[in-house]
Amino acid sequence: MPDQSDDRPYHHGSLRTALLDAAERGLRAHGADRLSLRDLAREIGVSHAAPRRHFPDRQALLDALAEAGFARLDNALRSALKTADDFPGRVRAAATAYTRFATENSALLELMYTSKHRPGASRIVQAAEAPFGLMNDLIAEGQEQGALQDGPTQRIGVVLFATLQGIATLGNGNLVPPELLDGLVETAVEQFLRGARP
Amino acid sequence: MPDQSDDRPYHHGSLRTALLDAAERGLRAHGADRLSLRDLAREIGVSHAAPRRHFPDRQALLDALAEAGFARLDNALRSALKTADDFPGRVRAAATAYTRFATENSALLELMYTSKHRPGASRIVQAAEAPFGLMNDLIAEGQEQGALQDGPTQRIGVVLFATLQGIATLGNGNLVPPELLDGLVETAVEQFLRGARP
DNA sequence: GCAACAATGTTGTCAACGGAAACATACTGC
DNA sequence: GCAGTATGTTTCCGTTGACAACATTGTTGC
Repeated sequence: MPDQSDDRPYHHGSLRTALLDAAERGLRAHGADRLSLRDLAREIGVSHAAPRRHFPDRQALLDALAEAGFARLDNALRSALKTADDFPGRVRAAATAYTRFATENSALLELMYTSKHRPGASRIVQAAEAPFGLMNDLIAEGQEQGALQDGPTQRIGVVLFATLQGIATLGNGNLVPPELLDGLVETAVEQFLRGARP
Repeated sequence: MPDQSDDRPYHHGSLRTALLDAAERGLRAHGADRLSLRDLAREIGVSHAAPRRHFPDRQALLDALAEAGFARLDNALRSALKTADDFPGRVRAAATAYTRFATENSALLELMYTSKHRPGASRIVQAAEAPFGLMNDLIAEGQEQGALQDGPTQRIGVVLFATLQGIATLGNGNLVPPELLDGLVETAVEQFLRGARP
């Protein structure tokens, strides 16, 4: 009994995009655990097996979400970096942009950081390199200007990156009230600039 | 057809403990996602509905794991703090102990930080206060000794805590090779002690 | 134009899971 | 030695991810 009585075409046309969109909404609303392929299919109005043509299994969909997440993060950081010229200002801008992204997309962020060590996640690792490189360049910039001590750029940058990530984690876990996050980022940047100067 | 042909007693006797043990092994081996109550029951040798007497649902088991995790983390930090007397040494010891715990129990740690904002997780929040208080006390100690600037103890301490947590996250996500983690922690502690001194 | 062929969507099926109810067995206090 | 409770078993249900077989549409070579 085919209940496809409406005039919906047999082919959706952009199922993949529709799936990703719906998945991101679901991710935001209920978390990755309760993201169900069948739910998404229902919401979009296709059969329960249709998503399989675009994502061979559930994890593939989650991986695609993570990959897109890194691209969006990269964008957010890039546009934040444009808002300031001096080095401390640029660090501050990047730091607040990162934690804002991380708290506004907490479930997505978790996905981005945990889908990676699975085999075959090379696309994700590659996508992650863009925002990471951005932070690295920022540190190198500080070193050239003499605002930061010389030494392994990556090691210094990763510490800053880790601090921001940690602050976001604590915020997302409600271990730190959200209204304190901005101040925390401020403190972290200050301490970083003091602790890593020549 | 009851296949309970062996002499296994009707009552297991310590199912709850056995479940938690098996669950922790499963967590370590396959992650929280693929932790199945029925699998655990099978492994232990009880019926699939037996765990329900001890954990009303799956999440309750995960919560119990998280709670136990905080207690173990507290222990690890406590014994690490005993290994050094001077303030910088104690910070270093606590920092390496934390990241070691976090990388050796990555799936558990994730559980500890994400099971918390669920309603009715007051037991977990309470369990989390022990290790958090420990870190806070450490910072206060540094302030009393004049090694750290005065000001809101918590804010200063949280930044350090966040940094360690972030380093662990990056390590667990394979975004930083494991062999670099120790050096990263070292750098982070150094920068912290420099950046937060009076 | 049209005949393969590829791409995309549908239907039907399966095993596994979490959850729940009804029942069985063991323990405990009295 | 018995009543009440704690713990475990059986049986069932609805949902899910995965898979295979089939249907429809789009595309491409000729």
